[in-house]
Amino acid sequence: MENLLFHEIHQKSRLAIKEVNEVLKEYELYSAQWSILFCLKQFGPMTQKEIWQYLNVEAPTVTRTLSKLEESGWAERNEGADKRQRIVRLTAKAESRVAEIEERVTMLEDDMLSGLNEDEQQQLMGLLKKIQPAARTEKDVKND
Amino acid sequence: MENLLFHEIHQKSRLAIKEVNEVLKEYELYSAQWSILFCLKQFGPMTQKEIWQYLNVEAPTVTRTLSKLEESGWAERNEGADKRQRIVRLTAKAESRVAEIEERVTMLEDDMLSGLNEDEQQQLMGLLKKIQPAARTEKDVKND
DNA sequence: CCAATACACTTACTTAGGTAAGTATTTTAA
DNA sequence: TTAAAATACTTACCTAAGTAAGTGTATTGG
Repeated sequence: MENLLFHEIHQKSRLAIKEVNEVLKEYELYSAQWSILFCLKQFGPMTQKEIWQYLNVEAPTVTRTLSKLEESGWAERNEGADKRQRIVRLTAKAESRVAEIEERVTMLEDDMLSGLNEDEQQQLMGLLKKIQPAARTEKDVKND
Repeated sequence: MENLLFHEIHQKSRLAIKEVNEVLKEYELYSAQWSILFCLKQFGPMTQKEIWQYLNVEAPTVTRTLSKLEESGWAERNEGADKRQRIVRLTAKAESRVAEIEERVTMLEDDMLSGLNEDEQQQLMGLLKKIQPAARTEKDVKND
């Protein structure tokens, strides 16, 4: 990728994940697992579809990550009224630890962003949001 | 990750890769493969270490991606004077196609950045560069 | 009513990247 | 001079995420 902007974005994305994993190691968690726990903490019990829509990933990604969270006792899945759905919730173990983890992760993120003041962080967010999917040609649309 | 900045960076990173892959599909290439071809185009033949240092990834990542580039006939590896090293270069096939691919990828990236003017792109780059690894405590350093 | 369609989730396979440990070569130091 | 340490790369195993296809349940239209 020759536009250095995308290169830089990619680097920082990998850096952030690496650093977050370093903090999460203590809890035997990984960044993608944490993103789901955080989601559940914010919104309460929800379906897998609601999770992958919020996180903007594909359904199989959530299926896989939830399997591990279930194995390790952080989340549980129960049948919904609609039997196709699985309602996901935090376990008691998770409920008791999530706040502490959140604090640790927030501190890390603040640290990584300590070179930017509040205004610059806002600016950065605003600029990132302006990056958009490529305009699609007639041909692309047909191939959908 | 609750600081939405990192969430956003992660999203845009994934978006860019997805879009680049869409363009590269036509050449039966993937984004990580392209990043190495681009590197070789810019700097000419180089060792694997030079590649992973430039791309800021780990050595095994380059080993793996080069194996595929070799299989598919885009790159070749030759023994160096230092027999531990492998000197990597573009094949004739690659030489003849890389310029065209670069043009296509650049057009895509310009498209994705069309919501930002030249100044804003500079700003965005500057702000991203201010994101840094977390400060490490005494204990962290000891554990290295 | 029930066949066709849509939907929620899963499975299988692929790229991408990280860590840890292994191999072969080169460099360094006693 | 040669044993120990460093270096370049590889292998094995893990997380993360995408696509395509499969399964079972719900909805809809004839």
